[in-house]
Amino acid sequence: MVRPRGTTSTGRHRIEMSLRPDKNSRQVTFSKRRAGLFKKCSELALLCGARVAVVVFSEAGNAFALGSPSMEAVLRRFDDGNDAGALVPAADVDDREALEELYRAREATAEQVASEIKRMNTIGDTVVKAQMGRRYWWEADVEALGEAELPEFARALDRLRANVRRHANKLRS
Amino acid sequence: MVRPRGTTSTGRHRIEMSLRPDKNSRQVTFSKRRAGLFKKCSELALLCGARVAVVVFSEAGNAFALGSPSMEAVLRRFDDGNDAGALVPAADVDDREALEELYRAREATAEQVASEIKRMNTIGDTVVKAQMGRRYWWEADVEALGEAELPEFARALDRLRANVRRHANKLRS
DNA sequence: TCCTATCAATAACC
DNA sequence: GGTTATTGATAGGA
Repeated sequence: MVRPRGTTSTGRHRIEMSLRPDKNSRQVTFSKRRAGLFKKCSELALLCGARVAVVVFSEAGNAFALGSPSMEAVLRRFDDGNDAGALVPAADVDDREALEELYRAREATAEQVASEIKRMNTIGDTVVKAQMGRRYWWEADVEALGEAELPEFARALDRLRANVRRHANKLRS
Repeated sequence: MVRPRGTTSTGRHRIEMSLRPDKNSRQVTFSKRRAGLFKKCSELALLCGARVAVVVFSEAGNAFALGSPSMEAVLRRFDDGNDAGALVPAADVDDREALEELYRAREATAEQVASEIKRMNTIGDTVVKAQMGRRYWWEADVEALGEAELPEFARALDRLRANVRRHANKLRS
């Protein structure tokens, strides 16, 4: 096995990956890691009954978002379109066995769900795609959050809301 | 190896884990998975130059939050308190080698950073700890997001802001 | 909490 | 976008 200088003995999420990854491989890494992260979120939500929301901005400024109930929505939609009776409605999220049933169903038809997920991600894209000047709501305030705590957090959300609304209007006009 | 009924042949994040995990093991699982998720977020941010924000609510309603710039803040604070000259300031996030240096430094002193992270998580806790009635902002709207798209997203953010502000006031009074 | 066996996430390559 | 080698994430148990 040939091993270029500056790489570790193997692949995977090792911190010291290539010392000078070109832009391309960095994008590939980002895409794969983001996919992995979203999967982890889904797992956490489904297996542990947790609520998860994530927002990720790539270096280029593209945005991707995922929320845990949205995944349930995807499952429900899939169930309705295929075999509505066989599977427990996603609303009953307290039953472990039901969740597992749903997850298996989803796994079995990952392809069918993929387009839904992609569509949802696209929504996140749309929010920022037109670039807000490369400064996003959490870019300056998370450190301050430690000192100002809740008021600052509320202000950050104000900024996010304003940005989203501005873009919503821009896109509609 | 003994394998109880209803479990897979192994551990790890297999989807079909125990069919009836008791409350305790479920909490353990949640904690472990959340830790793993946050680590993944840090890696995505550090390795790919991405911005990441996550919020996780456990089934019990406890909240945990992490933002990628906050991690840089932690690193910067650590750097200042230890060997300010040796490490590149966290602000220069574009230099891959600098990031790696920072990450290694952080790994070497994970304990020191842990308390900072814990403090930041506590902020997330505070936001919801007093319970908003167990219904959170993304609980109902993410599915609608697919149809209403941006306007609905903006409305969801409004609700979140209102909740946060309400609790900020409640906690301050 | 720590340990360990097992498998899944993923860096490199195609 | 698919394959593969390697290790990191983690379910279960002490």
